[in-house]
Amino acid sequence: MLPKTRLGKRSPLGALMGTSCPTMEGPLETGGHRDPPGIVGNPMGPLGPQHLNRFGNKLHPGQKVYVLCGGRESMGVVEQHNHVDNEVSIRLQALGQHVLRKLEDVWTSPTTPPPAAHPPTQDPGRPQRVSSCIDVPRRSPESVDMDEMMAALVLTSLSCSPQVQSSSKTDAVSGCAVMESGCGELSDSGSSGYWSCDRGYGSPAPSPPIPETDSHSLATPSDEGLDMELEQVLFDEQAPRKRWNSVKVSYRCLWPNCGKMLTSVVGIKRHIRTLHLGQSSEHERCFRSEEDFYYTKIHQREPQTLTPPPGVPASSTTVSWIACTSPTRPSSSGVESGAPGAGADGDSVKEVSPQLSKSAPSTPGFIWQVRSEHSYQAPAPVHLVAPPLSASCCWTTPSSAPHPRHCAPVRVRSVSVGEQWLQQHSAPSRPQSASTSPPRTLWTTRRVRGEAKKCRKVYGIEHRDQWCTACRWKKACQRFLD
DNA sequence: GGTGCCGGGTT
DNA sequence: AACCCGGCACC
Repeated sequence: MLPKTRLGKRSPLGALMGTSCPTMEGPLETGGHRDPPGIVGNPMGPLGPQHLNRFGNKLHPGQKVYVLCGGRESMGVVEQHNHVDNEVSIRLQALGQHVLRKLEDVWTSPTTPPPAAHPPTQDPGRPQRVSSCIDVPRRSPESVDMDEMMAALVLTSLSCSPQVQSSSKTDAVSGCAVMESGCGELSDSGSSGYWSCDRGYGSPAPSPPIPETDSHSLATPSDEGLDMELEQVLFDEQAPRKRWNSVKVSYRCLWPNCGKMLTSVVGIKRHIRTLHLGQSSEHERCFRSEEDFYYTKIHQREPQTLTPPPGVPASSTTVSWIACTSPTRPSSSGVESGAPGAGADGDSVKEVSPQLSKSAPSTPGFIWQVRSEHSYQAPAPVHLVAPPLSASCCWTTPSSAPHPRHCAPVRVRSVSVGEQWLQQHSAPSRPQSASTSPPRTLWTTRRVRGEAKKCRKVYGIEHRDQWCTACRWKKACQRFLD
């Protein structure tokens, strides 16, 4: 539901609606620097015999065209028209040479080409270019209406989900050809919309970097998760195209001694699921998202802010290395998971934890960050370092950066978490679960009653307002620590 | 019974 | 997160 509601704003549709979109506004072209109303296109007429737009533009072998060669316009004959690259192989009759020209640089009428390489507009007297730009204003009102409808349909489909794009990425090459070869009409492939056709006008509307996408997907043919990249492109309409190119997102498997890198979430999840977690139906059914814990998202070319686990090359900035086991609730479920009622409430943490403990990387050496439930109960997050210390994994809570610190003499409760860890990992075959958790007496060492005077004794019950907050709340005294 | 404080509920 | 309180263990 979120994507639907948000996508409206951030999707290309939203961007197109919010900006001047030649596609949508094209038929209503305000004129401006372009032709005044009524005088459209070149003198040959908008739909004249030589009018060539991108969709209708197929240059046949033998067709006479004009290109710029050595600063002069030369006539040539089309030998081949490569729609994918949008290049035309031309044989220049006057010079007897073969040249390769972009479709944009080919004219079909013998006029002097403009001095500028690619001016944004076409003057009425200019030669008819086989341009990649749309000539929407020159269309008939009927086709305009039709195009508006179709464009709306296409944009609607575009705005649905990035997955739509990714699912149709197999059409990337052909879609590119379609886009390159014709924007005036909509092909049945549909989703390759108008919005790529405004490139010539430098519109702020987002145009997907098709070539990059192609090369990217070709570079990683085994990846089916182009969704992230596409999502980035689709959602980041303000960012220049460079940015998409400069920050490459990849995903690294954090399973010990693996470190496999994939460029898609789907791919890395599949890798983790199949190679590390196994494919049991139980996994599929109940712990489908467990793979999330074993990969890290990597933005390359960005300064490193977090140190990944040792053994993993450090290039990541956002690390989703999350342990969702009991450390998130160290003082309750972590210690007293066998307490009455502990197994009853089926929150997600408890649902995941047994499986995690079963399938978690059985790395010898393990830093476990323990957070106290209340800030006044423990001085700070404490890492319990469980021997042996050839640590290779660092499990933290999602929101906190690792703060390596040796195990300080902390309160008994916190230590018991480490003891629990030791107990669990000394018997690795035993899965941790609420039903099989050890007897409470093993784990719950009630806090030793402090010998120091507490607020109640110092100030008395009548001066309760002078107590520390913890004492007022019947918590462990914060002021007079033992 | 008084005290300390854990665990959990409420706001 | 702050606040509150039932209840348990210890003295």
